[in-house]
Amino acid sequence: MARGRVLSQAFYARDPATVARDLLGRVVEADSPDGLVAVRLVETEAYAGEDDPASHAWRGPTPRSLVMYGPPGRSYVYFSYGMHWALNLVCGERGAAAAVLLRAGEVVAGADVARARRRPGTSDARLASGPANLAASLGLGGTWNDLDVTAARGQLRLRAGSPVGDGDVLVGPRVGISRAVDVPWRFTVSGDSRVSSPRLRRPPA
DNA sequence: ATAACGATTAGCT
DNA sequence: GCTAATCGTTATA
Repeated sequence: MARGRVLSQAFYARDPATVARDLLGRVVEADSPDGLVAVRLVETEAYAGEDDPASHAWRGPTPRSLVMYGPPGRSYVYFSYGMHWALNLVCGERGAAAAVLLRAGEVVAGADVARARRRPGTSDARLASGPANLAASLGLGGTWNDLDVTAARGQLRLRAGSPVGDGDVLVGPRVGISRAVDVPWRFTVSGDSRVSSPRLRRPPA
């Protein structure tokens, strides 16, 4: 399967909602000793910087959020609820502290490796459905934070894949947060079984 | 105290 | 198949 070339830094240096929208259909690849896993993205979520009460950058730079203040095109991996890892991509201009959370996707390579990282009996459709499931399938952990995802030979990278047309994109409110819930910054590929909540609509033309 | 969550369970369609 | 409710577990502020 042709997954295309690695996305450049310019791809990420745009506002987070634009990047989140444009990431649908793209492919994230992670290299680990036990194998490569690639996931085609079907659900993403944008986080603005210090203006966004739902962002980890809301109260300014902290040891955890510092990565988001760096250049776009790097990974922001954080640990949540005592057990989960989640993967974001830093975007916007340097210092904007914006990011896109990768929420769900379809495993398109290394399904056996991904399956071995999940609970026995997990269906293929659920392998990378949900931010922590996606991160688990890719084998991510704390050491994957602050990596350059624009490096063709990097451990973690994004490939061009097949961009999704506007007719196949739905937008809706973000989920799993308690503040600024109503901002429509969650993007999904319409009709994809890996997306759960139906509270989505067509983006305004 | 709270959290950008997922697994499980219970109950319904 | 679906939704709602509950809980586990620890970094962060």
